[in-house]
Parts: sequence; structure tokens; C-alpha cells
Amino acid sequence: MTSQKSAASHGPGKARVPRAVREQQMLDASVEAFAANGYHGAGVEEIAAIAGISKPMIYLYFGSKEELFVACIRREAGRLMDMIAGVVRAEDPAERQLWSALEGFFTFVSDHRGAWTVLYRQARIQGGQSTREVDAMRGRTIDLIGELLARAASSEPGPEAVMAAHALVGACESLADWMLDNPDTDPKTTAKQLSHFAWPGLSKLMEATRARQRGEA
Amino acid sequence: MTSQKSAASHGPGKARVPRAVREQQMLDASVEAFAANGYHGAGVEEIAAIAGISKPMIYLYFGSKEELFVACIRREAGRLMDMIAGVVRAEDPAERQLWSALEGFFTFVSDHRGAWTVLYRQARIQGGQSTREVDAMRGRTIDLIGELLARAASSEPGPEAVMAAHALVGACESLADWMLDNPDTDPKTTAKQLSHFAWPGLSKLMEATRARQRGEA
Amino acid sequence: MTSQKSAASHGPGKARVPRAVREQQMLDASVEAFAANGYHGAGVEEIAAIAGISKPMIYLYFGSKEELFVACIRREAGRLMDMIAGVVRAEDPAERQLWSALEGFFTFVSDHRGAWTVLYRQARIQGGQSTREVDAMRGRTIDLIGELLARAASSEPGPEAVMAAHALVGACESLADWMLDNPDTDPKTTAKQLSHFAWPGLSKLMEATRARQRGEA
Amino acid sequence: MTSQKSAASHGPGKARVPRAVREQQMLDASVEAFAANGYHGAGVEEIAAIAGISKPMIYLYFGSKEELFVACIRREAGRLMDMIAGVVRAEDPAERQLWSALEGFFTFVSDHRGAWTVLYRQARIQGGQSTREVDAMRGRTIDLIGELLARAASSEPGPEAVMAAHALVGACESLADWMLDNPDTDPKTTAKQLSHFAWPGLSKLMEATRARQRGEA
DNA sequence: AATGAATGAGTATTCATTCAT
DNA sequence: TATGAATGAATACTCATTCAT
Repeated sequence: MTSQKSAASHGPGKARVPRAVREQQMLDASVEAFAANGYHGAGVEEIAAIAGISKPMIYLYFGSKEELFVACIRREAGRLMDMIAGVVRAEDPAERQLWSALEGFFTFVSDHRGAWTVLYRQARIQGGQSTREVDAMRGRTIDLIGELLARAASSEPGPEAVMAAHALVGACESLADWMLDNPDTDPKTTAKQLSHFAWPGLSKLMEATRARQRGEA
Repeated sequence: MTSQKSAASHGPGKARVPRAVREQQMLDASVEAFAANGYHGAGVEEIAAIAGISKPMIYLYFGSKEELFVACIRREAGRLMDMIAGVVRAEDPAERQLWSALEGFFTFVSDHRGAWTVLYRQARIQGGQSTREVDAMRGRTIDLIGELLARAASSEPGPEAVMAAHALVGACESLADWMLDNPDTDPKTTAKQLSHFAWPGLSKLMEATRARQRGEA
Repeated sequence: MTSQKSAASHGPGKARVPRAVREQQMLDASVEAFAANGYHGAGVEEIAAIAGISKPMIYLYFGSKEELFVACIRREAGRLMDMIAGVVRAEDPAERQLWSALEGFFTFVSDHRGAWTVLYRQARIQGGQSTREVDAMRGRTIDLIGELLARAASSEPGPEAVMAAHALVGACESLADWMLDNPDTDPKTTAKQLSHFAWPGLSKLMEATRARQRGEA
Repeated sequence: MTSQKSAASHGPGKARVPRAVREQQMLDASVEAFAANGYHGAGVEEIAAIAGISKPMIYLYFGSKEELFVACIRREAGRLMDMIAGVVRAEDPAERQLWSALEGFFTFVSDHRGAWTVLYRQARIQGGQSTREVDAMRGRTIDLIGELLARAASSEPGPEAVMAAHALVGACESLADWMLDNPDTDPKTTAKQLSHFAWPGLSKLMEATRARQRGEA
């Protein structure tokens, strides 16, 4: 019932924080609550309490629970993308870029212990805008990886690359869960191990593709 | 008249169906509703309507909505296990068994268009008994695959095998989603493609494990 | 908090009343509450309390507050129509029918002290289905009166008749309010007085219409 | 610099408009919003937005939503009264004054397309001060008309005159609605038609009253 | 075995209203 | 004078769950 986060400089009264800041506080609280209890399990009131404000503000700022959820997804998805973009070097060879991306992904998951994974799992089922948004992002990621694979093999993206991309992304997601259950796992190690596991198959796949394309030409 | 089987002799009650049958009808209805609308989205009333019965029966048979959900998960999980068990031959070499299992899995998902995948995604987030149950099953599957991998490599299961198993299962799940979005995909083909992709890496991994174990011995 | 109307034959527990009966109880309670506090002023919870039941039943039976309101309007409008229909004799001359209708109207308002007048005023502003419904009924009434006027004057309905009908209906509504403020007023007397007031003008109007129509012919 | 009128010398505040003007702006906005959406349908925020100011100003100037509503009613009622007063000539015979008043009323309604009618209907149900105020005004109007009727008949106001006044006012209100639905209707014509319709009955009524009073004397 | 009737306990959402600046 | 930030209090609506028959 009492606010939990009111700045320490004054009583528990209203805090008068500028809009942009409050927005982030609310998103922080939302991610926490959604991650802990799920979309349905987390009540708007609860979220407000965590943020140290009152319910109406949430509606004032975000309009509805679902829009709030979508805003969470967007922010976290953006952060993930930023993290990856910050690690991948365009001048690296495609293969190298791929492993960098993996590393970025696992690092992100590791740093944001659970929040994103859970939000992500939630969002993929929820239906509505959040699902569309997350599915779109996942789709783009898969396409991107498919292209990297193709480039790594100096070939055009074919059905094998698409399938491999799906498989690789699924493997990442599963290992992310695993990392969360084994907190002392190192993201970089995980990325390297996955690459050891995936690379031989990928390169063989690519080789075949290349051969086939040569044959067709 | 006093016979136990006189079924038409009383009140306005409906069909007087034996317990086992009713139970299956209810589970069918539940799977349909949960798959379509999610755990929260599917109402008990709706499920009862689909099953052609009244709400109290559901509580009489299953006690609560969550127990009903768990029962769904159990039945479908059992069916998946049966499907796989029916395909894997114990006398086959471990490697072969692995691909057979994949084939069984994809065939199941393909035959039960979405229902299980969705239930499964639902259950993994839901929290409570359903989550425990599904996670347990998933864990056992991963262990099993780890063992198969190890046996295929004539080695003891090590950390690489565990990680590989996680990756492989994740890849399967992701490809299952993909299959559902591309309904004309053949399960057997998908299984074979995944094996082409995964095998080189696995065999290399196993080789390394073997080498290391030889060294340790 | 405790039910007010539970039958006296047993405790305050659930009453197990058949659907049709409950429906009427709910409508009774609604009319009472809406009449006393207006559409917005009356809460669904309050209505439920008056009816001696719980909120969800109202939604189970009527779907929404507005539909409940519409159902009230419909029932009361129907009753008014029945009352009038029960008083007007088709074999009477048109003029006589008109005064009978007035009498029926005032009697209804007097018997249903306020409820209908208030509901009616509410409904005409509320917007949405209730407004449409009441406006439609009012429109039909005005048309009907226009026809009676015309028939009483052995003429075709012309613009004067339409206007006169509107004026007459407005006069009725206003006098209904007045009756409600002066409870010892006799409905029949009011009807007769109104007829005394309105008839001379009407007959003159009709005469003119007749003359004009003769001229046109 | 210390002058009271330096209006451009401070902070980010907006327009610095004198009180009287602001008040009218707010009332304009309120009438618009209340007429369009009803008392409950119109939000204070919305009104502030239409007026181009912020919510707290409204509270600063009017204290509460209801007081704002009452202020609207008062202003519009005053305008109506002014309109009528501007048309009625005290030196005219009572009968003539009556028709002038009608003309003034219909002209007002026609010029203020709907706003007042709607406000008026709203106010009569709302309950509270606004209802009291509008009812009082309506009562005064009816009394006035009753007196005019009596004077026109050279008699003391009796119960028939009261009733006739109520009927006449109701007829006016109803025709006002009708005019609003038929925007090309001429107010003066409407007034004249109503007078044609009402006068014969009124004069007869008055005659009877006169006769009775003579008899009593 | 089966159900129509009923509800307790929530949940998202809105709105008039007020501080602090 | 004027407002951005904030909230208390209410309200419509839903859903899993249980009696009474």
C-alpha cells in the first residue's frame, strides 16, 4: 500500500518526476512484474505499487495494460538489438559476425536475468499486438541469420539456410533457458560451445548449397 | 428394473455416458479450447459447451481448471512419448535411434497440428503444476537425448553432450513452430534435414569427448 | 449487503428462483433504481442489492448495464402500449379513440408513479440503443395520433396534423410531470381537461384541412 | 516594471486573459461539450481542451463540474429570458404578448441549434442544483404564461389556466425538438401554427372561467 | 450422473479533483 | 495567472467455483 520507491529526499507524498523518467520507472516495474507473474498474473495495481505510483498514471502514460506490455517488449527488444549491434563488426567475415551475434545474445540474456526470456515467451503466446511485434522481430532475426549463413557460404540463401536459421535460433532460445537455470554459466563460453556444435553442420550445408548452385549455373 | 445398467429410467439428465468416455470428451474439448485461446483465454464454460456438457461435470471429474489443464498436458505428453516409442527400435544403433526419435516428434506435431505445441508453450509459462510437469518431461527428454548422444559416441555423457542435447531440443521446438506455419512441410524431411545439420557437429563433439575420456583414462 | 427480498420461507441463502421470475425481479429493481438515481447514478451493484441477488446474475441474464436499461424501457413501453390498447375501442369514432388513448396514458403514468416518466426522460438523452428505441416508440405514437386526428377530421394527414400531434404529445408529457408533482390529481380528469383544451383547436385545424382538400379536389 | 498590467513578463504561462473573458470561453466550451455528449459523457479534461486551457483553471473559476454545469444553465436560461423579453411588448394585449413569447422561444431554440434544448433536458434529470434551477425557471415560465392566459381572458388565474399553461409549455418543448429535427422549419411559422392550434381551446377555457367567476361573484 | 441457478473475489479502466511549481 | 503531475474512489464487467435439485 505504501510506495516502495519514492525518492529518499522527501516523505512518501507525490514525487513530481518528469514524464520521461516516470515512463522508464513504469517500464522497469512492469518488466519485473510481468517476468515474475506473467501477463495475466501481474495486476496493474501491483505494477503501480512496484513503481511507487498510483494506477491512473499507468493509464495516463500507456493507455492500457496491453499497450504497457507492448511498450515493455519494444524496449527490451530494442535493447537486445542494440547489444547485438554493438558487438557485431560489419567488417568481420560473415562467420565471425554470426558468432559475435550469438555472444551478444547470450550476454544480453545473462545480464537481464530472465526478464527478457520470460517476456518473450509470454509475448509469443499472448496474442494481439505484442505477439505480432515479437514474432516480427523474431522473423527478422531469422532472416538476418539466414543471410549471414548464406554469405558465410558465399552462396544465395536457399531453403536449407532458412531451416538452419530456424534451428539455430531455437537452439539459442533453449540454451538461454538453460543458462538461466545455471547462473554461473559464462555467456561467451555458451556461445562458443554452440558454435562448435553448429558450425560443422552449417559449413557442410553451405558446401552442398554451393555445389548445387554451381551445378545449376 | 433394479439392474445396474438401466440407463434410460431417470430424470431429465442427459446422456449417461461412462466415466472413461466422458473424460476423454472433456479432454478433447479442453485441448481444442486451450490451443485456440490459451489457458486464460479459454473459459470453463466454453470448454463445457464444446464438450456438450455442463460446467459442474468438469469440476466433478477434474476438480479445478488447473487440474484439467494438467490432465491435458499429461495426456498429450503421453501420446507424444508413445508416438516416439513406437518409432524408435531399441536394437538400432544409438545414432539411428536419435533420428527416429526426431521423426517421431515431428510426425506427432504435424498430426496434432498445433494443439500440443501451443499447450506446451502455455504450460511452460503458466507456473504451478502444469509447468512442473512439462518441465520435468522436457528434462527427461533432454537427458535421454544426452544419453543417446553419448552412446552414439561410445562415451560417458559429459557437459558437451548435455549442452548439445539442449540445443537439439530447442532446434526441434523451433522447427516445430516453423512446420506449423508451413503446413505442406513433410515431417520426415524436416527430421532428415535437421539431422544433416546437426550430425557433423555432434559427431565432432563426440569424437572430442571420446578423445578426452581416453586421455583421462 | 444482505438481500432485501429473499422469500420469507427460508434463510438469506440463495433462492433458486426460475429464470423468468428472476428476470422480472431484476427489471423491477432496475426500474426502481434507474428512476430514483438516473442511468449513471444507479450502480449495477445497487440494482443487484435491491433485487436481492448478486451482480453477476445481472450480467448473466442481461449482458450489460445498457441492455438491462433497454430491457426496462421495452417492458415499460410495452406495458404502456398494452394499457392504451386495452382502453381504446376500434369501433369508436376516431375522436373518441383519441381521448381514450389520453386517458390510458395518464392512467399508466399515474399507476406507475414516476418510473416510466423518469426512465423515458433518461432514455431520450442517454444515446445508444435505449434512445433509439424510445424515440422510435415516440415517433410511432405521434404518427398514430396524427392519423387519428386526420380520421377525426375525415381528411388526409397533412402537415398541420403532424404538428398538432407533436404538440399534443408534448402537452401530455408535460402534464404527466405535473400529475406526478400533484399526486392527488385524477388521470381521467386530466385527460378530459386536456381534451377540452385541445379539441377546439384541433377541430378548427381539421376543418381548415378539409376545406383546403376540397378546394384542391 | 512593477506596473500591474505588464502582461508579457513572466514564465511559460499561456495567454493571461482577463477573468471575464476566460469565463465565457469556458462556458462556451462547456455548452458545446455538454450538448454533444451529455453531462456524464463530457469530461472536464475534454472541456478544458476545447477551451484551450488546462483543467485546474476550470476548478479555479468554477469550483466543480456541477457548478460549471449550473453556470451553463444559468447563462443560457438568462439568454433565453433576454430573447423573450426583447420581443414581448408590455403595451401589447396579453394575447399578443403570448404569441410574441412563443416566437421568442422558438427563435432562441432555432438560433442556438440544440445546445439549450439538450442542456435543458440534461439538467431536468441531473438532480442537484442544476435541476432545481431549471425547474424553478420552468415553473416561473409556466406561472407567467398562466397569468398571461388569465389576463387575456380578463379573469383571475384558476386551475384551468395552470393546466393550460403546463400543456402549452409541453407543446412548445416538443415542437422545439421537432424543429431541431427539421432544420428548415421557420420559428415564426411554428409559433403561429402553435397559436392557431392552441388559441381556440384557450379562449373557450377562458370564457368558461370568466363565466364561472361571474357566477361566483 | 447431471445441471440450472447462484456468487465471491477479483480486474482493468475512468473521472473528478488537487498539489507543487 | 496557469499548469504538468498525480491520485482516491468508484464502476462495469468476468470468471472459477459451488449449491440445491
